[in-house]
Amino acid sequence: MQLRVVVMLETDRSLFMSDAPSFRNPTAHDVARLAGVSQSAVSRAFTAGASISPDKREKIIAAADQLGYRPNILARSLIQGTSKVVGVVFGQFENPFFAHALDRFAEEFAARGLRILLFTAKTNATVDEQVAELLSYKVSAVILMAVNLSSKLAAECARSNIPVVMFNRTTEEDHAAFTVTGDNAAGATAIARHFLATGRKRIAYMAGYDDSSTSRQREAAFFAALADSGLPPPRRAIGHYSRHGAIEATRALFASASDQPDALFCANDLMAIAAIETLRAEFGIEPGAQCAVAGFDDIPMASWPSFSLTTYSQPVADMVARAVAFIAGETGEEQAVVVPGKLIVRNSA
Amino acid sequence: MQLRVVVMLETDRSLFMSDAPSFRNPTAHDVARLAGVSQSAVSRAFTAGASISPDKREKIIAAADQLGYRPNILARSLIQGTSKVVGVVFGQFENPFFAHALDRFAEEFAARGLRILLFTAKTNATVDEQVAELLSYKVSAVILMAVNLSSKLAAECARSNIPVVMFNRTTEEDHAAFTVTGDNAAGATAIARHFLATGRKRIAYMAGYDDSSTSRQREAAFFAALADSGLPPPRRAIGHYSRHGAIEATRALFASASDQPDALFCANDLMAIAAIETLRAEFGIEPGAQCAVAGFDDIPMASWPSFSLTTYSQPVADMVARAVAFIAGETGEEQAVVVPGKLIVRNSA
DNA sequence: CTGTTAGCGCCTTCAT
DNA sequence: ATGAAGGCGCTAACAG
Repeated sequence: MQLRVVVMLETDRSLFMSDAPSFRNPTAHDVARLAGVSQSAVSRAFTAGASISPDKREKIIAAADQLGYRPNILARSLIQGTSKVVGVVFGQFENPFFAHALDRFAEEFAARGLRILLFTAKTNATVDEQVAELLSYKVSAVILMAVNLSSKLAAECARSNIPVVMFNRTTEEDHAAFTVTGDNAAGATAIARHFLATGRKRIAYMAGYDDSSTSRQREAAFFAALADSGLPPPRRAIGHYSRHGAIEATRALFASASDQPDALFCANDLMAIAAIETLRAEFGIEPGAQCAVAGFDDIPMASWPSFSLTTYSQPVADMVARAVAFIAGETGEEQAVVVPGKLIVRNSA
Repeated sequence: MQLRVVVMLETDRSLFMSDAPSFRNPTAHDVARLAGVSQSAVSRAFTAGASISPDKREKIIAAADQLGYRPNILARSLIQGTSKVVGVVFGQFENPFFAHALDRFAEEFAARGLRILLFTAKTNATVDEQVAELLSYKVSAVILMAVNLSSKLAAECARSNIPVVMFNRTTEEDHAAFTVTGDNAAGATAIARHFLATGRKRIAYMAGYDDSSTSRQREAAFFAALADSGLPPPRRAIGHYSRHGAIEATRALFASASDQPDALFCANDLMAIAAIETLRAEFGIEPGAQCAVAGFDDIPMASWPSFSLTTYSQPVADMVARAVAFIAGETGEEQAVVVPGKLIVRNSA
């Protein structure tokens, strides 16, 4: 009978444990008690550059190890009013350009002891909520990748002294957001000149989104360069920066068999690659000769032999480095950084 | 003269603001004072399901809006001992399979009010430090994507009652980590049978890492299926799950012109696609006829016409859903979930 | 339903 | 260099 009771107790206990955390993590007090010092000594032992004698520190560290103690970053951040966390709002998982950029950010931040709190926003509409939530985490900076922020929330960030970085987007409004982009104007102009120099006449443009500053800037420069040479405005379609959208856009642009473009500039590489495949598979057109195709970004895939895409490069690592330098306060007064790239001519154009 | 003084004051103020956060964010106390209620009432107004009268709540919300107040999540988490944050340790940005999985996780978590704290670990060696740091953020769960955790840290997580999920990896050790994988054995067997059924004789295998459970399981099943049919063990090379590594591995496997494989199974699609391109570009081999190439994952790119890769699918969305269900405590006792996929036959094999 | 009272775990003056 | 004491902003029992 007694045995049965014991078993039941054990069962109860394990059930309880799986529901609620019955185990309390050790605190600085626990460590202090074990090491025979004050709690503030423990705090100092874990704070770089605090004044504490080496032997005392060692004793504390030993006690901490024994207990499995780690400082609670939440409590620390609460006091200091800021956390070593950067909020990143990310949208485009499909595009390797941004995946790569996120990778670079992670690395640069890690080197500075910063962590990434990741938020996703498929549309600009949801960005505001995400950023609002970020603020309540007391992040030390906000990075917006491929999305825009309303000026209202930008103002809120500014008021809380949280730097905002827009990566690969600019903004016309004068709220204080730091922007880093590639050289959209120079790139689009270079592509246009390349098309003209190789005798292209019936030129088309595939936009990303109409409300993307990046796409608009590339389009404006591209159209301007062509107009300078007396060409009519290119035919135009919207690919939504996605593969699917780009396939549809390509079909639309090449639908009329009697009047197909002989050159196509896509607002990014992802769409350009989709266009290349669509031209091959559905129109029997091999990009390069009959029709030139160019992109923007120079993602790794652009150099793959299957695509050999002519494009204008955006140096991701540099762009990220500039953004991080700004956040770390290592930069001057600039607000809109434009990182130059270069025209990469391959076989597609 | 007075004007000049004002200007100087403004300058001083802005300099000061850029150095330290002179602006104190409004707290629940501030809101309480403005709304003429107690501070706990403010807390209740922002807590779903707390007992507070609708009109009082409205008054509080209005005051909060006026002040730009948002609850400090750090303080809340400090009390509750856990944050609505999930730690994700991520390694493979190059592989769209994981990018897609991360995307799915972000979406599923967002639907449950969970956030992602992102850590990167290029090697298994660094995973432990990352997870240790995660613990001090009081995350409510840890997800390991394509990396392994030492049993020491797994034990620490268990002691803190933090569920650990290994995504696309399993572990032989019996520490309590929940694992989700595709059906590595069934997939590799299906590929082997497909090779055999189409008369392949000189079969090769490209591994990921030797210490990756995923790669080892696929290899074991693949080798076993071939051995069942009396074939000798395949030639073998290691591609490190990267494009670069896969190109090198392909070169090694096909170096001897007199004895090239007539079938190649790669431990993932990313490597298989690299192999296809290398065969075309460097060996003049068009995958499908002369040499079959198969992968594993069924990433979107596998279906692109340029590759048309035969592969075994891993249903990312399902896998992620299972992992999230476990974290949310909606699942039973299972520890090692295997999500079945299916053989996708395209042109490459 | 509401206000009061204690803390959550830690950092940071302030004395010593 | 060290300990004591007072919060950081909020939630969670308590009474009423």
